[in-house]
Amino acid sequence: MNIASVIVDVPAKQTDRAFDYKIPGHLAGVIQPGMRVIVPFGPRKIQGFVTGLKTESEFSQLKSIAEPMDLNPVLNQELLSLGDWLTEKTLCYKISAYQAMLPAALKAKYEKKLVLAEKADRVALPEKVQTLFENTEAITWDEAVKDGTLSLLQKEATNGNIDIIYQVKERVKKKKVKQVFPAADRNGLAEYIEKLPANATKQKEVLEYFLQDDSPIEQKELFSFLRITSSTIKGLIQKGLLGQKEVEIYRNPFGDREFKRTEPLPLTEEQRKAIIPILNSIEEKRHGTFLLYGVTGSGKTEVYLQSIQRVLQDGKEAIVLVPEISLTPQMVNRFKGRFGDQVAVMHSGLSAGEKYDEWRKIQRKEVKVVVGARSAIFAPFENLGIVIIDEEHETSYKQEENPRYHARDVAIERAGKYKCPVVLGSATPSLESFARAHKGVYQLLSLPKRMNNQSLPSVEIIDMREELREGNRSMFSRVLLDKIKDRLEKKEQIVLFLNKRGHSSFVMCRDCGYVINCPHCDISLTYHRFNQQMKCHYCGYEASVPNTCPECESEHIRYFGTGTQKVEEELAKVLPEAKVIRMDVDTTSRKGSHEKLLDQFQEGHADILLGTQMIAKGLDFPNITLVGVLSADTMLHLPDFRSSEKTFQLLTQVSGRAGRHELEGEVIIQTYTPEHYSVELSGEQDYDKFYEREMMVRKIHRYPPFYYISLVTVSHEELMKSVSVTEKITQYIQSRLSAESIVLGPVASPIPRINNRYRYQCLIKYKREPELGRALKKVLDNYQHEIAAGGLAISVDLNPYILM
DNA sequence: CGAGGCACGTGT
DNA sequence: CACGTGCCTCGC
Repeated sequence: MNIASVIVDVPAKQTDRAFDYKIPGHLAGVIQPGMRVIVPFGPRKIQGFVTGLKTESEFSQLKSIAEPMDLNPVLNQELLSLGDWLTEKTLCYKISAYQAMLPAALKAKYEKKLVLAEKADRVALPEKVQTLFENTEAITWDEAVKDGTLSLLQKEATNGNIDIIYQVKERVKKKKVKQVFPAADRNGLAEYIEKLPANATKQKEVLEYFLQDDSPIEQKELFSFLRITSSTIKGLIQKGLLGQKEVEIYRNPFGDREFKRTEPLPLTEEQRKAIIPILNSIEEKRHGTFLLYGVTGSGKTEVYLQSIQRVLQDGKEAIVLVPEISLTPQMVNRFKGRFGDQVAVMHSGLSAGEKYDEWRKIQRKEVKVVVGARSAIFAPFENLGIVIIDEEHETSYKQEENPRYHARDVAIERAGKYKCPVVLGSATPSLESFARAHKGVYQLLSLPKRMNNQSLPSVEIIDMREELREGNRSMFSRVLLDKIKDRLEKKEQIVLFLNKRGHSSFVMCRDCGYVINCPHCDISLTYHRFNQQMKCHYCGYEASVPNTCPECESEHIRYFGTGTQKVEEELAKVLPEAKVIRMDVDTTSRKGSHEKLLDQFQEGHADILLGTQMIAKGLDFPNITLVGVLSADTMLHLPDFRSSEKTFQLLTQVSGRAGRHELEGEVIIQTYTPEHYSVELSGEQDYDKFYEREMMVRKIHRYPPFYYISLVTVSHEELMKSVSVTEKITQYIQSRLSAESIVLGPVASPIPRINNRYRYQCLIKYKREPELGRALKKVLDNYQHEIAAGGLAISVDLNPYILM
């Protein structure tokens, strides 16, 4: 086994296969599959993943592995083969698959440097080069480019006087602290204290401290505790009384926050019925996928917790996926509260270093449970006992860049190997999952009632057209405003929901109707009050609002569409006495601000919580008795076959925020399309009826779950090029598929231009096409050249969630 | 992806 | 015929 197969860190078609390397003698036995290594590749050195070991290679002139990057493999055998599976299912490169499974901190960084060659004769070099290397061993390539000496240096490089070296660097270092400990025993210390000169008070204090407690202590801590500096320690170290060592520590994103320990709650009869099949599956070591369908507040989390408990009893591990966890601190609390420090948390709010540390806790088997967002599905457990996906219908489980995987699919694949259950939980399951549950592919478990038999909040739908007709032009209907006032008086809390951040969604001239668009993208600019600028949410273009219409020079420029910022201003005008907390991407971007705002609200420092999507999930405050949805239609008219589903889910979820405890809850939904079934049925909170209606629509239009869909998006700077390439792709795909499949295209993408690139699409609807993957791969291969050159971009998404 | 090779073109 | 520019191919 002196040869290693290595997947190199070059995302390209030609390198998407294993390269063989010799394992040098001194690394024999060290190199194992799943390790990262540094290998020479062409003229440079790059990172690679060892995928296997062997004794022979077809290739005769093997190079040697330069050095290992890990002491232990970062990918176990199961994850390595999961990488193969991912590659096949999403048509991505192997290297992309591996990288997606690891924290970003493990992705290599490269640096190119210039150093004087050993044989170089310093004095014979051009003066300029001599001065460059006067005070330094090496200069980076970037530096050389910047001060324009590159061509000169390159010449010397060809002469052999300068070497170009390639370095692979780690992104994040393990965090270490210096610790101090006594090097002598108690008697030795005591003896020495006697001998110290009388004025050495500080040294004496230190030794006396260690006499009390001889365990190692962090140097910094000792400094502040005894009010000393490093010089005191230094003296004692020199005398051989103290020792110093570096210890690896974990960054702790949760600081010293304490989690109140909780005990398993007694289950209701319904919960018991739901959990039994899951427990059976765990005990019988049988893989199965369960759909836990339960209204908000029906106690799904307790079912998760007790299932995990059962898994831990067997010494196995659990993965819990939650949508963007930083958004649901309450959820983290529940898991940490039940399982304490056996829990690792992985979410986007953590820094790269913190994520890496959490990941290492899993790798070193220091935790048994991981709670995290999408990518936590790749947690390097080796004895997985259960996977739980909460809010199963959330679209954030689908990655929208390569590899375009869905965490649900990965979960089922992994659980299949470990013969353990997957539990999908939701109050409003995705149609796909619910349909599968009906077909018996998943096992349906229902929790139809709220705990403590609380009634669901009453929902009232307000037709905003009616309001307008009767002269109310404000964004609050009279009913909503009255109820807000009522709650303010009663000192109860209110949640207002609007699915749009910023101030206004577009800027329009009232005289000629001209809407100001982004010059690079075919999309309107959004007005941001903060700096009086209009911004493109796709390419980042910014411009100030013009004084006159660029089209007709009229001065009647107005802002249309309402965002959270504008609502906040309006609230201040109408209800100046109300204290409002606004929560959206803009107010929660700073680390920890999300939690801080929620805490403030919970502690009653505000009457109204106003926010976007992010307040729809997980909030569970007893004092909320009124939820207002300011505009239910914002999502409804998006060009997406799932827009009804998303609207229904969102409205139902938001409604669930009201009246979860003793106080009764009320929900007001304002809309311009009260007759739409997704609005109407969310008012009745009738998922089953919605499911039936929506399934009919999907069937007629041949969308999932009746058909699978795949989407090819082509983009190029030239419109005609995009169209013609898409045309060819469409024809080719059509020719490879059966007559039952539908290939639509070329059609312009719903956003036909982003960043000056024209975007065209080909949409494929099919029931069974085993050849489709191969055909799409062929397409990518065929255009590989033009893609690599950067002119053309083709994205292939098998089962897309966003059709834009 | 990034480098070196090489087929051209330009200027001497 | 030397050298620069852009495309192509190769990498174990």
